[in-house]
Amino acid sequence: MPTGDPRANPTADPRDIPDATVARLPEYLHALHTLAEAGLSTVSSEALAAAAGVNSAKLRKDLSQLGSYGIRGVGYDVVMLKQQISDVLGLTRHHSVALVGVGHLGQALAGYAGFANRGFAISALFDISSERVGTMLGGLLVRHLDELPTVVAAERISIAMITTPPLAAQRVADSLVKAGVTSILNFAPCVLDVPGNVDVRKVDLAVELQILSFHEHRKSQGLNEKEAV
Amino acid sequence: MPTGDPRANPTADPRDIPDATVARLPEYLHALHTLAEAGLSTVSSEALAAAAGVNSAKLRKDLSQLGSYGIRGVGYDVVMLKQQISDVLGLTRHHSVALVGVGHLGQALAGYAGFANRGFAISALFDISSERVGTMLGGLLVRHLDELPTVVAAERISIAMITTPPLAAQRVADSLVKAGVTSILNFAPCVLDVPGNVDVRKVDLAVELQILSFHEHRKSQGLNEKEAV
DNA sequence: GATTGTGAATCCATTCACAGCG
DNA sequence: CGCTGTGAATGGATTCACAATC
Repeated sequence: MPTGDPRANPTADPRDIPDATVARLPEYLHALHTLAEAGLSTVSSEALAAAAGVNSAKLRKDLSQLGSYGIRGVGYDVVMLKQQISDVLGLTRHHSVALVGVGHLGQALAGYAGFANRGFAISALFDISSERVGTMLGGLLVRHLDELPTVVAAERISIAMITTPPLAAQRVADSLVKAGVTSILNFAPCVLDVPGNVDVRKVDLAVELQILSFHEHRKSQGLNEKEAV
Repeated sequence: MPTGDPRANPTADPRDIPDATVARLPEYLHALHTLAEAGLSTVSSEALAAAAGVNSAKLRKDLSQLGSYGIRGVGYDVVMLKQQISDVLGLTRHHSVALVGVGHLGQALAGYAGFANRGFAISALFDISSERVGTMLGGLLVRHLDELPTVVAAERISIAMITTPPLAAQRVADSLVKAGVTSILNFAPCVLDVPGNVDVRKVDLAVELQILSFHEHRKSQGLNEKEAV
């Protein structure tokens, strides 16, 4: 790590936060929101960990990654910690999100309150079906995919969700990348090929069920043997 | 390896397959389906890994976990490998799935073709809203939550999806567990408290966006410094 | 010759346990 | 004394690299 680089930084070290930690920060943030609403002003690692569903050692290690200062003997300041995590996650910047593919799932996501609540606004919808293009959905016009480049540029969109059928997904991804999108949340069950500077996260609902199926299978076999889990 | 007969056997060791491997098996299975449709009868670890979006060493290690026999110098038999993975995942058994919470997201999932395609049938819908209870959705009646215990028992449902608001989710989970459900896919943004024999997987869409937001943030900061990845 | 299966090496994540501090 | 922050220990997962096998 040859970063001969000063620390004139807000909060903490920039990019060397482990992925596993990053994936949990949103959970901590959410728990902190709940605690703040309940009126708590400080919280111990033990209590926050319980609220987020992890153990306290892991929580403390995670928070130490972002240089957060709790107070020994007391705990963490709820408001300050919220602010700090929001900063690290980049949630203080506003993020406009595009959604491509206005089928059942796309419609549900377009109307999902959970996004707006947590700092994301879907600000453009795209599809290719002539039945859907031109209709309104959750206050937004469904546009034709052809308009994607101009709209993405105009609205400075850097994050997109793909909820198209799998066969269309790669083409859509190519188009998004060319338009300047650098983060993609892919709901289509297929592998996307994108340049190295583009982050893709995949959510595959059938895969989740299949993983659960494995555990069901395992449990039902386990009946024969007296192994407790 | 005390396996006498490679094919008449229930493949391999039961429960000591690493979680990380289990999470990838569905991806391999999906890739194999695609390859099978394309008419391939054998596939190398290199090609299958590419189709599944992983590297070949990982793929081979994963497959070796389930005792799978490829053929050195040739590759894997597509049909046999599909069968083997399906067995391990317990997909040869039929799984009936309950869905609780017929809001936007629930409606979308109830109509999601991707489940049926891959071996899961949603066979019961529940809600508490009097506006929704009694309506039909995707050929299924939306039932009141009160009917959950009897229906879950009658249909032998062991897997459920929760797509309710977060405040209702714990109560629903309790009810599911009491009715005999042992695997839950939770879309509500909250931590569920369940007995140790129940598996919960959580899908939080806002969390996915927040993780992407972090990477956006990181990338935009990275513009200042010329650090290579 | 090609490709699998796998020990060994490496990397990353979690947990432990306690020193350090309020 | 209580609780955080963290080095050290442990445990998994990934990658390497090559011997075994077809």
